[in-house]
Amino acid sequence: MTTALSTQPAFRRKSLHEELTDAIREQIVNGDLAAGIRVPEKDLCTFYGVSRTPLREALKVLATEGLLSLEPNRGAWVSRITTEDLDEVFPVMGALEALSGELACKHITDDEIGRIRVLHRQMVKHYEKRELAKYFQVNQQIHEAILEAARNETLATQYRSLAARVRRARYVANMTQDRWAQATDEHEQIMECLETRDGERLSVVLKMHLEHKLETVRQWLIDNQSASDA
Amino acid sequence: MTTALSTQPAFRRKSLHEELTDAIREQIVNGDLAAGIRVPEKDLCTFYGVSRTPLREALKVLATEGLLSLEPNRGAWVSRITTEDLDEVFPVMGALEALSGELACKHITDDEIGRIRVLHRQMVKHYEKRELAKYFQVNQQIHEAILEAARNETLATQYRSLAARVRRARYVANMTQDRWAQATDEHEQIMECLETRDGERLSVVLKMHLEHKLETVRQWLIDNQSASDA
DNA sequence: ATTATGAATTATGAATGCAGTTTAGACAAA
DNA sequence: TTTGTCTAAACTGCATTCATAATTCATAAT
Repeated sequence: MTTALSTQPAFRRKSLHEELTDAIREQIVNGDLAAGIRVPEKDLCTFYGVSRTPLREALKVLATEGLLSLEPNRGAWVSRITTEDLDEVFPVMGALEALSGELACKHITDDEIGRIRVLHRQMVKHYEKRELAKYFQVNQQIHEAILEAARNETLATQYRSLAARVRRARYVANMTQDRWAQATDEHEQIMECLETRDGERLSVVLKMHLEHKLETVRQWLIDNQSASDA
Repeated sequence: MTTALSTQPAFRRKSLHEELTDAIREQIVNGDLAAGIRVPEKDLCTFYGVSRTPLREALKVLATEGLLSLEPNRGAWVSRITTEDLDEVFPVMGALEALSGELACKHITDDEIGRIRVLHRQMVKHYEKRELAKYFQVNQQIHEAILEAARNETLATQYRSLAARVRRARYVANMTQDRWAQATDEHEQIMECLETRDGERLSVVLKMHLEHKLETVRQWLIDNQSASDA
C-alpha cells in the first residue's frame, strides 16, 4: 500500500477530556487555581458543566504532568512549589535548554533568526519602557522560538512540561532593576550566538541565563511564602 | 496534636487505575504488547477483569507518557518507535544523563560508590561469560544507581520516562562483540569518574556512552523493521 | 475547655448503560 | 479487479449509578 497522503489525520476533533485537560492546566499555570488548594471533582464538574468521568481522566493526566497531586480516596490538590522543587526543576530545565540552544544553532534558518531578531528588538523596547508584562510575554516567545528551531518535539514537550510547573511562580513580578538589566544583556548574547550559530556558547549562555532566573524565582518564592504564612 | 505516628500514611493502597497503569506500562516496555498494535479497551478489561472506567484513566496516563497514542473515537495504539523517534529521544536522554553524572559526583557517598563498584564487577563477569541478559540487567542497575545518587527526583522521573520509551527496542539482543567490548570499557571509565568524583568528565563519558548506544539501537531497529515488513 | 466517639454527610472509586462514531462486510456499479 | 454505497456490528465517549472511604458535626466524656 502506497499513498501520497500521510497516515496521520490532519485534523482531529478534540474530545472532552482533552479540552478539560488543557483548560484546567491553563487555570493552574495562570494561578486561577492557586497552589496548595484542594480541587474537589464536583466543583470542577459544575464549573465546566461536565460529568465526572471525563474530568477524572483529565485529572489523572495533569497529575502525571506534576501540576496536581492525587491521593487515593482523598482527592486532588494543586501541587505546591517549594524552593526544593525549584532547585530540582531548574537544573533539568537548564540541561534541556542548553541542548535546545545547541540543536537550534544546527537547524535554524536565516528566516527564523530574523524573526527572533524582531522579537528581540521588541523585547528591548519593552525593557526600556519598563513594560514588564509585555517584556515577559515576548521573552517567552523568544525562548519558544529557539525551542522550535531545535527541531526536536520530545525535547520541546519535556521542556514545556517543566516550564509550566514553575511558571506559576510569577517571578517577573518582582524582578529588580539590576536583574532586569542583566537578563536583557544576556538576551543580547543569546541573539549574538544565534546569529553566529555558535551552539556551544549559546548552550552555556542559556544555562547561565536560567541559573540567574532561578535565583529570582527563589527569592520571589521565599518572599511570597513568608507573606502567605503571616 | 502530637502523636508517635507519622501523619504521612506509611502505606497507601494503590487505586485500581494506578495499578493498571503500572501493569500495562510493564506490558508495553516488555514487548508483551508489541509496538503498533491496536489496544481495544474491551480486551484489556477482560484481561485484567476490570471495568472500563479505571482502565481508560490508565490509558490517558500512558498516552501522556508517550507509550500509547490515542485517537478520538478510534481507540489506542502502542506507539511505534521509528529511527526518527530515536534520533529525538537519545539527545534528550544524553543531556539528562550528563546532568545526572554531574550531580551524582557532587552528592554520591563512598558507600554508594562501593555498591556501584560491586555491580560493576558483576557486570564485567557477565561480560566475560557472555551472559547478555544478566549483563543488561546489572547494567541498568548501575545507571539507575547513578541516577539515584544525583538526588533529583524530577531528573529521575524524566529520564525513566524516556528510557521506557526506547527500552522496547531490545538493542542488547544484537550487540556485536566489538560494541560490547567498547561498552564495557566505557563503563570502566564511568567507574573511574565516580571514584575520582570527576563530574565534568563523567557527563562527557555518559553522553558518549549513550551516543554509541543510539547507534546500536538504530541498527537493531533498521534490521528489525525491514524484517517485519517482509 | 478540650478531647474523644459515632452517626450523618460528602467525596471519591469503580461499574453500568446509553448515545454517537467508526469499522467491517455484503453487495452493486464502473 | 476496483470503487462506491449501505447496513450491522463493534467500539469509544460520556453520563449515571452504586459502593466505599473520608470528612464533618453533634454529642459525650474527661
